[in-house]
Amino acid sequence: MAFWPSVVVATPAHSGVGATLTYRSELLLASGTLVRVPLGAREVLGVVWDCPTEPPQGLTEAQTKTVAGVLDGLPPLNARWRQLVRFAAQYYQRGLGEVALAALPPQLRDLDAVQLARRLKKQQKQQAAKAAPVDTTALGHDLSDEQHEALRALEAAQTPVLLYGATGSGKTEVYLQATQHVLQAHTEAQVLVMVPEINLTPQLEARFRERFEPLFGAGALVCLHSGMTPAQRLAGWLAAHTGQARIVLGTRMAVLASLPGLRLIVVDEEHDPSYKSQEGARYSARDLAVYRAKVETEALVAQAALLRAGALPDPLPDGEGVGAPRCRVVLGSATPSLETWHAADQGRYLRLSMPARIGGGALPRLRLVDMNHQPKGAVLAPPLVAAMAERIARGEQCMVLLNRRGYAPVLACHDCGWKSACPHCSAFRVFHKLDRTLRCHHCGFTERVPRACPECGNLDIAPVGRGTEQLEEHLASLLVDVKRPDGGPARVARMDADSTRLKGSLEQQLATMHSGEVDVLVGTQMIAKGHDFRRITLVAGINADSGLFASDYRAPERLFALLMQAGGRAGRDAAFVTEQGSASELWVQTWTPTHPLFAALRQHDFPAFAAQQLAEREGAGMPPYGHQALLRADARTQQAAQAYLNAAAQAADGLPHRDEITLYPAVPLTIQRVANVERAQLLVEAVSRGALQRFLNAWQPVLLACRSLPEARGLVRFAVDVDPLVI
DNA sequence: AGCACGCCGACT
DNA sequence: GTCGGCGTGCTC
Repeated sequence: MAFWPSVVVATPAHSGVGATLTYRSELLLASGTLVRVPLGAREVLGVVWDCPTEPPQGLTEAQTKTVAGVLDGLPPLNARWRQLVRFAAQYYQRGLGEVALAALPPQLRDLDAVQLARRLKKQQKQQAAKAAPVDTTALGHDLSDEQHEALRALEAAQTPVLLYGATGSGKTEVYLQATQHVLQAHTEAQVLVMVPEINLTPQLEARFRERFEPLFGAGALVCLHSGMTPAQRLAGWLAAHTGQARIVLGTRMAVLASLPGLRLIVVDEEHDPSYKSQEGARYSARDLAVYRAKVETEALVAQAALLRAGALPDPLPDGEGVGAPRCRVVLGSATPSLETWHAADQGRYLRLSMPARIGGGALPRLRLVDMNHQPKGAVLAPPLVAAMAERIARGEQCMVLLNRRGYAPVLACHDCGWKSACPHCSAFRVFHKLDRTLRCHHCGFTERVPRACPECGNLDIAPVGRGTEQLEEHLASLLVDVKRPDGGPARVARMDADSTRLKGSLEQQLATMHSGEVDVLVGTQMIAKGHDFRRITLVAGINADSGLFASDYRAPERLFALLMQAGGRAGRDAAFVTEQGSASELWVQTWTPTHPLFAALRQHDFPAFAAQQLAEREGAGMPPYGHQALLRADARTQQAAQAYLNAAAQAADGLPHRDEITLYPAVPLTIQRVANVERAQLLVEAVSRGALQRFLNAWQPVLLACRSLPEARGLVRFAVDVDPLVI
């Protein structure tokens, strides 16, 4: 007897290969089985999607090749995982195989069945050594009434939960206890915890390890993010897939990990844009988490129903007894995304509020500086500098935020007007003074700073504007006469992607901050996120509102979240603040002090801000009221990119649901050319998500066909971005 | 995405 | 005369 398994392989949607490829096999292969199959001249990893006994129609037997190997040491990827992948591929308009294979650790592609078996055996042995639960006494830290109520409500919730809690309100402790309850209630349960950035994993990992290693052993927690080595990622993925790992902590990629026992998903800082992937399949890990919890819950409910009907031979290994089992999903944030907030307004999500800070620290007072009334050309308003000096003299720390790396965003010649443009991009190269380079932040092109103007030879070339490097230098000079309580000079440090590039340097910089060695920390938004500095009592945002002038309609939302998060760094330790006798402050330098955002920020009133923003969005038919997608084209010329988009728009006429959507004209991206590739895009708008989806599905074959149009000659690639964050 | 096939410039 | 540039097209 022969079988004709349909297999998905890593071919992108724009390659034109159908969703699955049909092979031949002598064995019945369960759906979800990992296989190695011939593809063209090579042999690749694939996932069995289906395994019919009938040969496929429209394909002769000679056209089908035989499955080359079966990775039978591994349990097949289960139906819920496959459903998640199917949904993600279809919703985000990508190939099934592309999404499926991207969800597997890259190293799995290089292993055959024998190597995999060896690997698994080794891991089993290690696991046995780590297992041995040491301490089974509960480590239940005391919860505040607020935390206790949130925990109780989230465990009773029948919908996704929005945990809306101020920074420092103790959301993490709620996650920890929810995790503990789930893991102790079911011996096979697993919990997925997601954070937006790799930088934030170490501290959360430490808290989870400290809590759960004594209960479940050292192998019970694994991390999954792109900063790990290929071997570590494979090991982590295997542990999750086999159920050895009870807790998976990771970035957005972790949402696609195989987790057969998944019972709880935590999405921390759910508003963070990093959850939206910006290359490959552009999925939102937060939205997929919500979908995934729904799929898992449906499966658990169905299983429970079968059990009650006596249709299952064995009872569940253990369980909650009465009530429908669920896989819960918790979205946590102090400044939720407007999509999530709106869903809670509508009752689709359950909103749980935790307004109070643990330890009683008050939220910082807002000090708005109107830059229109400051000395011309001042980078830092004099009152802000004075306030910082005062804090330093009292032994308190300050944090200054500037969202621009390097010394200056542009280097310019005052004589001939030359500017440090990147030869490969339509952007300026940034002047980095420390290593005397001009660096393009878009394509990476780097050169040494020229001694003289490359155009006219003038020696008078000067930086224009300022970045963190310059701000650090500037602050050090402004504070040169300021003394700390111990009599030492004030110390300024800088933390950004440049200063933390080397391994271990992030930890080292955090340590100098914690030890109080540093008085003022200058940095990009990296310093605003998550890190818990006890002695900071003043946070300042410099030039923070520059984004508000851009056309990006999400700019206010992002700025509010950033400032709120940054402000949350201040005054976390009430005892410290009280002892110092001063309240913590959030200083914001702005050119538009009358923006309604600041009025809400002053009151720490996110609900008011959200209501105001949502009203604006509703009036304009913007998300979450309207739905959007982008068709993006990369080409060798801007003309070709736009011609492709316009042809695709033309060819959409007459497609089903065409009348339910609006297609806008093709426009170049803000940064039109990156690494010598011209970029353009076209906005698709729809009143309903369903209409948008149906239209995009109908459009997909048209997009493929338009590639070979003569006017699209020079097209490098196209991609659809569903629910884009930046338009 | 890979990888092959296929037709035009500078090398042993 | 070949090695190799990357444009075009296919992968069950």
